[in-house]
Amino acid sequence: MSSRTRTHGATVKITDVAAAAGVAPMTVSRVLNTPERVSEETAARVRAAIERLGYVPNLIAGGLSSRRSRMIAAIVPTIASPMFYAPVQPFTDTLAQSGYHVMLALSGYEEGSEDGLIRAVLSRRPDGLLLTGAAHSPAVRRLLRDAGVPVVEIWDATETPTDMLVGFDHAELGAAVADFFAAAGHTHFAVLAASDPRASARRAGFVARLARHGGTLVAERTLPAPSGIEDGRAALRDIAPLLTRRTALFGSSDLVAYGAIVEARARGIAVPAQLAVCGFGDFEISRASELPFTTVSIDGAAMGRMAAEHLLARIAGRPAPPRILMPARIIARAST
Amino acid sequence: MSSRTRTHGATVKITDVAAAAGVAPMTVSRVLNTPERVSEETAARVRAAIERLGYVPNLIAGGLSSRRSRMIAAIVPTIASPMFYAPVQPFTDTLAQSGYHVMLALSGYEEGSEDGLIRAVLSRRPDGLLLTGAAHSPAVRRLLRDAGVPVVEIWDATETPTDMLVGFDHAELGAAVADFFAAAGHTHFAVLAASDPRASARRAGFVARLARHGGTLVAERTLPAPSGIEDGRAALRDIAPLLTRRTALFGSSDLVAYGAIVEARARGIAVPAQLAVCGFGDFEISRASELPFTTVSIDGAAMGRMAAEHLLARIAGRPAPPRILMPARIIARAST
DNA sequence: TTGTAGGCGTTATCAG
DNA sequence: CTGATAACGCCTACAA
Repeated sequence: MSSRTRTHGATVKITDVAAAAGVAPMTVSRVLNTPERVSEETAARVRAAIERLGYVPNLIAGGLSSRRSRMIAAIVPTIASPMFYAPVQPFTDTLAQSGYHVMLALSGYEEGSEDGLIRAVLSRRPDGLLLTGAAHSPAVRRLLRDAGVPVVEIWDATETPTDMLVGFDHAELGAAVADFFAAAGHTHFAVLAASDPRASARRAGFVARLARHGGTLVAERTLPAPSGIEDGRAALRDIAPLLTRRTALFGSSDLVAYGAIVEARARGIAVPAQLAVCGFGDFEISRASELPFTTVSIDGAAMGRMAAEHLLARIAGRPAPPRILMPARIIARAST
Repeated sequence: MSSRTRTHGATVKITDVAAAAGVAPMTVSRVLNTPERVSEETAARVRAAIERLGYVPNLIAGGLSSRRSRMIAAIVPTIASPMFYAPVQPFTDTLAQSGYHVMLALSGYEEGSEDGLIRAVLSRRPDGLLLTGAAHSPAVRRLLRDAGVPVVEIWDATETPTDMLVGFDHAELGAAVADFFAAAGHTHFAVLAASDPRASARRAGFVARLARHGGTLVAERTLPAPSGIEDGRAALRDIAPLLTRRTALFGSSDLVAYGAIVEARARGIAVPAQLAVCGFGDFEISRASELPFTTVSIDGAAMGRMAAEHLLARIAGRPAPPRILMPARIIARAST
């Protein structure tokens, strides 16, 4: 209706609103950011002007002036896996409630690219940072420290977080799976793990604990990261000849485990009679597929929520715990 | 503790680098943005200073000054589905190659929240916008037009895109599935569709075309959005009593289709002998599950890439096609 | 090829 | 409760 004034690309700014409402720009700013410090009367007049002119505040200018971007950056390897997208939504929602936007950056799994990505991200001056994993180059750690931004690392559980951490111990978790299998009387084992650091840690913990139990490692394969159903199928096809005795297999994700199960059954290898399988992640497929299978459940959503809360606390100057370990538990289903 | 020091002058800025390198700030800016306009000699000196001081440019300040944020916003209902995350990675990668960052905003499926979300996003002054779907309120369309930002809509195929569009016709696609089933001799049909606009359009197209073929619609169910494997299983449980004759079922996503297949087989309903199933999306599970199933394949990655390219073209002032329809094809597998 | 002047739109700060 | 002024850090435009 009243858009004729805007056909020249002239965007409405705070001074336009101020003029229209008969107040100073600063008052408009207050109506937007600290309405409790403005009389209801003036605020109403200003809001009417904002509405009438279709004013959209410029957060770039505001950010430059206030030195707060009201933005949090999250660096995640990929969103093409429930593992990583599970924390994102709660993280985003929690921050949105406090007026923060989330900028999601996908890092992939390649080494060495992290430095450039973090630099790029920091150039937008985020008020906080979420990182996936806790293994960073000294250069990155220095960059982060110099920036003085609150940082929360998720998924991993190093002893020396950069700042804050919400994760769990993957090696210990792998060991727990080995214990679980051993307690069920298994003596022969196999493991299929993606090549990313966390899957590798789970595998290492699994293998190390097997040794203690005197178990035999029949097969061990490294899969691409991120790995999917077909990687699991292919790997099982590969190791099938080695499965001459009853074997317990640990897959680095539920997709891998599902692929292994599908391929095993297709080849007449009975699950769990000849091959017991445990996955990781408690994705929907682990409970809803034809053969619901055993997996390790971790609460990704809670991890995302806590990460957001800790960042908000730190931003507000409130104390936040430096290191939180999340529980993980094995959910036994029909595959073991 | 050190989170305050950043804003107390501890940050290295362009003037610090300039002083250290013995040049004017503008020269530093040029080294960063248009290196071809600086002599190699000075550039080297400046780069050394940047390195030494650990300078990270402030894109907030740069954006305010240049009126270009070098940022593109993408609004997506959810990333918890291959449907929506498939285009995101290529979109992000393509833009990254031209120096643009992507800000991902999750809108959910609720009506009416779009207005506020787009307002929030526009307040960061993105240089371009990706929207999922093409049905927007008049208020939103006005907001977008006033902002003067290049916009690309994906997934949908309205006749009147806001600006540019890369999508396909869901109703037509549903009709094609009906044709496919009819050509195979089917006379009785069922459809399970999520409640989102695109799934609804596919269903409507499917149902309308059935009528033309004189087919009988045995069952029709609306599922939550986004719907998963368990929704498909539950829906099939619900309609199982109605499947007294051979029926052809269309699911609004491969997860729904997979759930239907799993539940059908669990109940002794043979697939495809008694129940033929077609899904949508060509997710990995459609080809890697125990019974590879028929689905509709659409190239989500290509959609993301094209969306990015068109935005880049528009930003650069080059022409870009207003409306591109992507091909979709039915991939027949063992479920039909 | 390099430098200077001025402003981008908003908010912190201090006054009234 | 409201206003005036001066940054915020960088880049456009022009000049040398």
